[in-house]
Formats: sequence, C-alpha cells, structure tokens
Amino acid sequence: MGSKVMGEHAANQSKDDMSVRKGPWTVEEDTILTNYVATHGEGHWNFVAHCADLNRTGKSCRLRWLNYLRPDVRRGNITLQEQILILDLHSRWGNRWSKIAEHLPGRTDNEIKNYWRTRVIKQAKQLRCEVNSKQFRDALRHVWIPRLLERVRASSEDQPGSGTERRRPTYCCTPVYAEPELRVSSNSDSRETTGHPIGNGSVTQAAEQGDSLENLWSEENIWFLRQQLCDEF
DNA sequence: AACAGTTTCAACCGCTTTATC
DNA sequence: AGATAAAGCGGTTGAAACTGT
Repeated sequence: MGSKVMGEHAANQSKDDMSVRKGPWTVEEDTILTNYVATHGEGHWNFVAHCADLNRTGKSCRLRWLNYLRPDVRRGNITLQEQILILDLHSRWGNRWSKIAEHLPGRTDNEIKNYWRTRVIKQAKQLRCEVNSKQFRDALRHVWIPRLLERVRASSEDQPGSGTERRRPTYCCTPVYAEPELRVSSNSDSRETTGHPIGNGSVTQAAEQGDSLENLWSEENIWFLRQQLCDEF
C-alpha cells in the first residue's frame, strides 16, 4: 500500500496547505483527476491529490473517482432487478453496502446506501415497523419479493419477446413463487457469459416498462403486506 | 409566482482495517 | 510487536431539486 514516501508528500501538503477545498467538485477538478488517473492509474490518493495539484484530500479524490468519475460507474434510476437484488442481499448481509455493491456492476456503495435510506426505509415507516427488524426482513423476503417477481413474470407473459430492450443486468432466480429464496449467483459464473452476476430477461422487460418498486408499494399492497404481517406475527 | 415542506444524493466525517516499516 | 499512514467503510449532513399549496 502507501509507502512512507507517499506519506511524506501528504504530510508536507497538510502542513503548508491548511485550506483544503471541500464541497462539490468543479468540472475542472474532475478533468484533472480523470486525466491523472487515466495516466497513472488508481490508488495512492494522497499522492494523486498532491501531484495533480488538486487542492483536495486524498480521501476526497478517491471518493470522487469511485462514485462519479470511474468510466464504468452507472448512475440514475435503479432498475427493478437491481432493487430486488438490493432487497435480497440486504436481507442476508445487512448494511454491508460495499459488499452488496459488488453484486451490482457499476453501482457504488454510496448509491445503494442512498437508495436504501431514501426508498426502503420510507416504505418500512409506512408499514410501521423497523427497517432492520426481523418482521420487515421477513416481509420483504417471503412476501414482497415473491410478489414482485410474480408481477414481473406476469408482465413478461403480457409482452412476449420484445427484441428492442437495452442491455441491463438481469436476474437469475429460482421459481420463487413456490420458494421465496432468491438465488443470486455470487461471483464470476454468470458474469462471464452475461457481463452481470444475474441473468434472466423477464425482469428486464418489466424494468423497461417503467415498473419500479415504488409502483408496488400501493395502498393495496401495503394493506396486503400489513395483513400478512398480522397473520404471521 | 412565491413560498414551505420534502426528497434526493454528493460529499464529508470519524472509525476500523490493512499495509508497510 | 508496535507505530504510522493509507485505504476502506458506514453513518450523517446539507444544498439542490422537486412537489404541493
């Protein structure tokens, strides 16, 4: 990792430059950082900050690169299948955002974390339960995700084989209608063939139709889920 | 059109882990 | 084995964007 030499650079900088820039990055800064990483590669962020004449901390440079500037970073709407995957993986691992992000190509831990906090927690509140409670986890796992996938299947049957879809991550799962356990391929196996860790086209179509988790959290579904929770607990 | 309240998300902070000497 | 610094991680914040009145 970082050597003492690099550490000296950082230390010197912090001594003679106490007013390190904070806040939003400018286009100019982005360009400098992008060019520097393109030439020298990632890592040694304090060194990068110093040598590229960026008046930023190494930490800030690293974060900006990983969350925004990286060429393979995907931003914008979280697709339906990504939402399902996040729900499923979170039910297994909890707030291990970086670990979850490993299974969503191009998504950052920060983005997943933001998604969770802004969308999922909101829905938990609507259900009047703690987002990390067993109650909510079980609700997601055994009721919500199967129900979601059922809708996905239904919508794929409505629109058989539209060949115009863009490539997106796809979701490989068991027939969850019988068994809610989702099978998420954990590493390279399906990625080798599809470029993504999940692989089934039906979810993609639903996503293409603009379906989203939000649509599923209708009054009717919330009522249904509350009923389920009452029955189970 | 203007304002207030709400939501979203980029970025920071502080702590922990890892690597190096 | 201990000290030090960088990298990594998850929690939190605040400004901008959006929505409702």
